[in-house]
Amino acid sequence: MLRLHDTASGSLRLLELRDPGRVAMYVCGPTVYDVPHIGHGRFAVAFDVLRRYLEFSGLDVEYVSNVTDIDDKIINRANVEGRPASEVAAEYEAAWWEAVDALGVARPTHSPHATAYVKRMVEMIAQLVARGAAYETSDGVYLSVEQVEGYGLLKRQSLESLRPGERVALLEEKRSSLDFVLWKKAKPDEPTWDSPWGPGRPGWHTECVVMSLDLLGEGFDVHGGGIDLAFPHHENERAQAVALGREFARHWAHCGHLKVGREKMSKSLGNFVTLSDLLARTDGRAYRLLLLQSNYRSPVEVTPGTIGDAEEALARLDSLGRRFALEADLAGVSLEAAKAAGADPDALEAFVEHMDDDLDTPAAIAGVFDLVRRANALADGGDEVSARELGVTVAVLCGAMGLVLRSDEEEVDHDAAALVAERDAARAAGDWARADAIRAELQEAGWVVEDGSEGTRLRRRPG
RNA sequence: GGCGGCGUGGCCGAGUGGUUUAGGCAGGGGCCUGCAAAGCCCCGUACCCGGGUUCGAUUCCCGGCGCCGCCUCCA
Repeated sequence: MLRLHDTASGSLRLLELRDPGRVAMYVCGPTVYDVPHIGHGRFAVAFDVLRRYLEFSGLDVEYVSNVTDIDDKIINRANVEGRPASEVAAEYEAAWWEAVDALGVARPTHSPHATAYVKRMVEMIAQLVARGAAYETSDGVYLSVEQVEGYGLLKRQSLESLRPGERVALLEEKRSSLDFVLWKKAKPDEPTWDSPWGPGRPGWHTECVVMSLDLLGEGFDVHGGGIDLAFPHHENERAQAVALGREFARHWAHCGHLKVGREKMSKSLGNFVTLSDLLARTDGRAYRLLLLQSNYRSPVEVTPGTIGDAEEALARLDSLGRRFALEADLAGVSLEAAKAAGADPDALEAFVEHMDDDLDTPAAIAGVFDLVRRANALADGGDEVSARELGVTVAVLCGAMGLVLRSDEEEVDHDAAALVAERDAARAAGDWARADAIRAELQEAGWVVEDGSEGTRLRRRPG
């Protein structure tokens, strides 16, 4: 069984499920106020890998990931652009799904929207007020963190050592500087919902508590997100659940950030790259492979260089996929099905061992490349049957991490196809000068030219 | 100021108290090929600095130096 790092305990913990055979996981999704950047892609891929591995293991996974479609940033953008916040949210939500689809991220089982849950959020806030855990101020309703036992668990730091106001101005009316807003009273030009405290809208930390408990129930298995969400966002979610006396997530998983150059990537630093930028110039699978080559909790350096390396590595995997014509379906099989399909038992066992160790995808990928080498060597030696078994294993293991290999030849345009035909004719006639000239022309056009037994074959040069 | 993390061969990035070793990319040599490409074989002997523990440390401890992140709505 999987041992997964748990932020609350700061250690690896066996993932013990609430319901045997079923995993209930919740991952904080995007606030849709702008196009997604590559950092969003990382968390989406990281938890997609977790999900796929659990499914590969034969577990039934219910994966909930929300869309925050009401928020200050959305409202600001809407006001600046002179259109409704709902329209802004809809536009960027569409961009979100387009991007994660391109990354090969499986859609969540449910993707609840904050705006659809406002009524329930109001009910929950009212309960918190009734229990004396929340109080009203002139601008909203706040949760009193001093009422919450163990507040700061996910931060793993004493509250006294925090520096409130270090980055954000404090509000005088708050009882504690750490108290956070549950309900924001309406300001001009904002979308509003009714509440016992007047028109307004919910605070960010409230939606995930309500939606996760509603869709997954108390004591769901895993709650995940980017490491920056551990505190305060997840801490504050937890605080609300604790204040309500409800059991919340059993396990907290957080993925690391990206480095672009030496620094953290963030919009405020202006060094972010959008996913659409990335996907326009490279295969989303190359990005996934780059991420898989380091642990999900480690920082990953994303530069043209590291992306280029990953593209080359992916090309190696794709070459294998084509060599053995490995069906794309192999990417979706479970461990049991893989055994039945003749995948290499030792390799499967090693894979499970690595992945069970806090999703050690770097080791798993290393194992995959070892299989690639062995498969090619066997095939070179003429043992096609054994070779293909290892090839199948590669496809299965890559698939368990969400990486689907190319098995088909690439689409070749008419011009290139004509050149291929001409080159084959030239080669048949022994006209090497002509054959080489055509090859140069094809390479110029971005093709990698390979001469096989069936003649000239083309594939796109990565990058 | 507090808390946490990191510093590995040309680059990225795992890992480990000592034996044969991550892996990818790049590079060199060879096989294959008309020549290539792809593939295969071989090749680098790395672990910030200074102490300490130890028979032995890149790995453990202490102290530096450097870098990074978090400390109220950034994945």
